[in-house]
Amino acid sequence: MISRFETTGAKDLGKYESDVFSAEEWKSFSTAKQQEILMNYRLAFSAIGEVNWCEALGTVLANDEVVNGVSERGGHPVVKKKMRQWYLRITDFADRLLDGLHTVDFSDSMKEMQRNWIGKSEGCEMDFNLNTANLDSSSNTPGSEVIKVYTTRPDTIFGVDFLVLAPEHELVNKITTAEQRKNIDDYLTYVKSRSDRERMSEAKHITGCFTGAYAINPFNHKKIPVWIAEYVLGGYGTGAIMAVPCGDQRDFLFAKHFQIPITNIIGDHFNGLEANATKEAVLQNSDFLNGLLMKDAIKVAIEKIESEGLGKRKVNYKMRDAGFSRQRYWGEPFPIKWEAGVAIAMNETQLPLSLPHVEKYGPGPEGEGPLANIADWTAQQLETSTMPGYAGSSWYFLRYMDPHNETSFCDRHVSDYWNQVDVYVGGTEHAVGHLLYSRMWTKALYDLGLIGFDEPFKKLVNQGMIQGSSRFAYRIKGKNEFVSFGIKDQYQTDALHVDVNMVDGLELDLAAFKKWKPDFENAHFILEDGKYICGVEVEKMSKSKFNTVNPDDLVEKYGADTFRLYEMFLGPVDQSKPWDTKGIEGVHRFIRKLWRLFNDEANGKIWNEAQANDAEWKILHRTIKKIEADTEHFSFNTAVSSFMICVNELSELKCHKKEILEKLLILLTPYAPHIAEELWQQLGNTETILDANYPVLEEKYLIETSKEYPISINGKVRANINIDLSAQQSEVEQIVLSNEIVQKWLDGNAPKKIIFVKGKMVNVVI
RNA sequence: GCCCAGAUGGCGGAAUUGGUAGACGCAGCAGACUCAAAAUCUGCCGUUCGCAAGGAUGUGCAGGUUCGAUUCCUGUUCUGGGCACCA
Repeated sequence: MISRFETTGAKDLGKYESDVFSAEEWKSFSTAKQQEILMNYRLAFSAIGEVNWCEALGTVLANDEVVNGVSERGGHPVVKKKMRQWYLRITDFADRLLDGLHTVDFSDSMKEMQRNWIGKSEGCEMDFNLNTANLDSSSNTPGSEVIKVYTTRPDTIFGVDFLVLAPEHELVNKITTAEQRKNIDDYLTYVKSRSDRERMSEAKHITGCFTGAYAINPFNHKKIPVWIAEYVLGGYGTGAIMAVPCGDQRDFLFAKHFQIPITNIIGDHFNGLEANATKEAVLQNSDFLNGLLMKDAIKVAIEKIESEGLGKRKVNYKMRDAGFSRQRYWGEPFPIKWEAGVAIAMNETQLPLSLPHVEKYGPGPEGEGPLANIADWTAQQLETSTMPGYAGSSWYFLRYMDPHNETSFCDRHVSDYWNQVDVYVGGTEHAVGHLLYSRMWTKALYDLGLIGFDEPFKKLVNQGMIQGSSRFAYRIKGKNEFVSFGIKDQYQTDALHVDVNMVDGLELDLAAFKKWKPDFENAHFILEDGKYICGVEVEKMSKSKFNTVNPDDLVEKYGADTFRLYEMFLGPVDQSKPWDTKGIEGVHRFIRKLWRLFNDEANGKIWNEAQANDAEWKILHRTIKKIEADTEHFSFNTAVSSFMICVNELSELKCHKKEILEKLLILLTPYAPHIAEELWQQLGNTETILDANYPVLEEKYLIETSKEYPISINGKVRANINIDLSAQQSEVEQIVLSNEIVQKWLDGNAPKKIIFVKGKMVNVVI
């Protein structure tokens, strides 16, 4: 990039309009200016962003440490604060992240979530001039302010009744009139206390404020009011929208709430009670778009907007660049030094940059990272933020391929050999975080030629989350006082997670709670019936929710095989379920029953070398078939159940034959490796079962000649008749109609129709 | 609010492509063995009417398609995950 700037300057990049210069100009720029320009093109770049700032705690907070706008710890107010941050330019990968989805084996819902998150939309940017005559002298507007909006629906341009700016939009201060100044300032203070989540969530609670300014619709020159409202977010599009109440429900509700007159451009397709967001209506009152179907009008409108020079076609993404610095944690340090406000990357020979050893760490002054407290660190002008968790989780699978390499993160030959991760098992909670970051990371490494593939995971299996039962205590707003669940509605409270280990059923152990965190040492409690009762919610099991349980006791009591089988037996791997050990006895009994096929309590060894009969081979091969199919489909719960059926049936036949049992053990190895190996050795094998050949299915043992057909009358099963599988419809009809039960239902009448599905069922319609 | 899932007996779940709803397991009940217990074994086990034979009903809720729907379609409720500093 630098050599490009040195030779040809930047005219054709088109990414940042401000970055147009010649090669000569580039060379004349100061280092700082050059670095500033380069920052616009770096994959990892520094810019100003907003963080959760808690003045009372003197620290930046993570989103999950903020409850209802106050800090979880102590209940102090949290506001947004601007701070220099590092970002990864994931937006530059947006199209490739979308395209790559065609090449990976992920579930459709996972792909859908990623697509929606990336949120590619095609529309246009359009300029609305301000009606400057309206601005009074108190606003220092030069008179040529333009509001740039982004819209995917330029076809509705004649239905625009107002513009809405994001409260953080840079023009807000400039265009606000003197009369509206106070209202706007109050509203901005309110918005500052609101998280993005709250701003998007509470659609019922409509808020906004008129700036006093008016803009001009470039097509019909109508004067339209300019509002600000929290439902428009600064980070998306241009941070400004044109509001069309008859075609957008949020705009509609906003117009109704603030009694802004609504222009109807689709006649009967708009009923005045709710917006019509379809693109199927025919346009009216829309000048050159009259008579066009909305979806066809979009193209026409864009062409007109471009030809009139009012704006231009624009592809937009909902996804934002990924925040890559943290002030809250002790993560990997940035190899960056700040020199006179310019970020300079450390030379590779100076790396690795290691974190200093410290006794304890806390937030730095002004909410910087903990490194800001370390004189040694700041003296070197080193960056004081640290990297987030995904700095590691985005590429660890590559390092795993070559973990001892001292010179490179992973030798190219090694990654070429191992290639992509074949199957990646992870929960859907990572859908738009980790799984997008690692995909982007892989593409970046691929672009650098460091690896030979640009998608990390060939196949993704979403295992369901194990859920835990969380317990909550309710803190009265602004106090260090907690109110019991049954009476909490009489107060304004914030719900805080409490450690499930301090709760007996629902009753909180107050002494343990006070000792838990220093903040709670002097807490007061409002009890019911002398007890503090906690609230309950089922949530994903997570350390941050204090609802984890330790499996060590179970492994101790039942062994790892039982634990492993039980986890599989709980249900489909992709389904979330609360952790509950109620049924673990069942799989443990299965293991013991398996053992008894080989050993007798009184006599020891009972397995033998006798030849198996057809019935026994049939049981084995039915199991082989089922296990193969289930394993292939990751249907581990049904596989465990077929192992149980197999062992039950062999027990019933008193089958202790080695030639059957040894094959069963091989099948079982991936499911219960320890007992399989142990019994394998008992059978006299000296090599490990892991090297045994997998049994081959022999269909000949599974051939059936007849079937117990269910016979339905009008879809309800009334009888079962054993019929030869080779029987044709006419034979089947004869057999069925002569059946006593069928005759009873027919009651002398002829059936209307007989449906026969070979190998499945018979349905007699009467 | 938006995006993505899910909902079947007392409980976890099964039903692979629209074809016998409840496999397998837990819990429960009755029994066998035992001085007793544990372990093990046998039988019963959706709801409801019935002595029984048998009938009715039943897969979150309301509709629809079909000879036939847990499965497909429309709407809806509830639960869970995510919403950018947990990753």
